[in-house]
Amino acid sequence: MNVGGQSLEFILVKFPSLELSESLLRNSLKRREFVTVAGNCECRYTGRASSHLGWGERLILIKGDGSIQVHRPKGYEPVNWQPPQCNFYVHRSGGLLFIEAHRRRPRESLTLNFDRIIFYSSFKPVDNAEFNLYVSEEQMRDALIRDPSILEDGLELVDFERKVEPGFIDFYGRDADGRLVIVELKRSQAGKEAILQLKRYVDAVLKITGQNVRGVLAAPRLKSGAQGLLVELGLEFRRLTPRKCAEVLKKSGTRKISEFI
Amino acid sequence: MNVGGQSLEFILVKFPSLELSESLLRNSLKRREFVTVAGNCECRYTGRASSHLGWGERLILIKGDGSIQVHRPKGYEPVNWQPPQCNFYVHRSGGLLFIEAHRRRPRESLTLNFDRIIFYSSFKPVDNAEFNLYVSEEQMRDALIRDPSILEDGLELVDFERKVEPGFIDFYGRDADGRLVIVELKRSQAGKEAILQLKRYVDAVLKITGQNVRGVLAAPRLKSGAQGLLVELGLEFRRLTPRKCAEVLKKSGTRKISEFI
DNA sequence: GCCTAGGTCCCGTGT
DNA sequence: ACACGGGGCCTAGGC
Repeated sequence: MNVGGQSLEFILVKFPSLELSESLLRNSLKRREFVTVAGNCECRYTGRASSHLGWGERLILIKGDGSIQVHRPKGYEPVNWQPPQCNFYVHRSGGLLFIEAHRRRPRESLTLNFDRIIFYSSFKPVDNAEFNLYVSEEQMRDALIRDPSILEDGLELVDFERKVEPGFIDFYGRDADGRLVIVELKRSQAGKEAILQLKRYVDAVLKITGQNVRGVLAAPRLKSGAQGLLVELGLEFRRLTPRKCAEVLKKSGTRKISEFI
Repeated sequence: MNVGGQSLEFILVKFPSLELSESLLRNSLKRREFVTVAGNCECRYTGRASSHLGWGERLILIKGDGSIQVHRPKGYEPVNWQPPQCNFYVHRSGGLLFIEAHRRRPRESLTLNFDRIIFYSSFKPVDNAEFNLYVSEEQMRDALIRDPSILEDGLELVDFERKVEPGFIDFYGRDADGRLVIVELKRSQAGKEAILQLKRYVDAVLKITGQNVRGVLAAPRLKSGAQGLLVELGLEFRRLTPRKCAEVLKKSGTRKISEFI
């Protein structure tokens, strides 16, 4: 595609026969095109689990990376799918068109059989654009590293992504009074999971260093009901928003962010 | 659709102008049809996070339930999306076609602008089929309820989905020696999260009852490395497979299962 | 409305 | 290869 409006290996067919659909599919799969098929079908999946979906009209996407998804008329998520790197097999039998998508590791397969195709489309989209997402938890950590004072005056970085037994500590620092501070970051509101995660880190560091350790949960806000557990476990909460972090990143010279805040 | 091969409000257009695309879209959105659009576009999202995706050729699905997804040529997951119940706004400006999808709670919006449409399709799929999935964790719980002995001789049900402070206990029972048993089920291999989840329940029940409580993790297998934590926390592992559970369900009269094992 | 937990989660990253 | 944690996770079920 992308040839000034001129069709380049772009196929669009209304009500193709199963025979035609079969040959179009074989061709598109070989060329690793982006295939869109609407049709009346039945779906069976077996692998990590098993499923069956009776006859109905759906839209199927097959991408050049070997992923497939079956979309019903409602619902954000596909009803059946396979992640990239599947092997596809197409054949006709008993007046039906079969599409099979097989995967190893885990070993599983998805089989669709069609009795009617509503439309068939295939093309090779040209898409080399960069995708940027703001602000991830990782970027919040970067902001905190660049300016720990956004969390608390006098806070200083000692280390980040420090490995202790239960996992990785987002931010490991020292406060104005010289006490160790462990910070657990959450991009959105923090719940019990985050609190317990922080507690594990605090316990682990206490065990290793023997020193007094502060555990600080930094997030836009606490989920209601989490406050109790936090206090009970002797931990602290500090409000930290993605927006604030974005400002820090912008100020400290990271471009790209600027257009989005 | 579904009228013996006859087109009923089914539209398929190759290279529609932006003007035509706009009017087709307005119509389809009003009728809550399933829309498939391929075109060259730029995408901006803002809400729980923010993102920008430069120009490129993609496939967009808009469903009658108000969900939208933008698919790049690779990757199982859409690069941008909105879940069901969005409000859509379509307009043309500066030689571009804009599609906006807005959501409240959380407040967020996705905006696509196109400079070229490769194809446009809309139809109203007829799909009333039942979807059945085997074997879910819930079904494994049902099997364990019907025959607790599959986990351990003498085990008896006391309650299930019992609410304690941290959450819901899958299976709450009593062993041959009269001790309380808390079972955490996993349909696939269990890792640290499952162990910690179980530990929370055990602690909570211990606190409430003051009795000796056994914590049992039931899953097809443990992830390597999880064994240590399990032992450390004084918990037990029992192998339980979906297959075994399916057999119990089949024996105890649940149909449908039979075709999938 | 919030919270909790499951999912054929997917996916990136590290060991 | 496998384990671990994040995700704009989405979705279902309880309260």
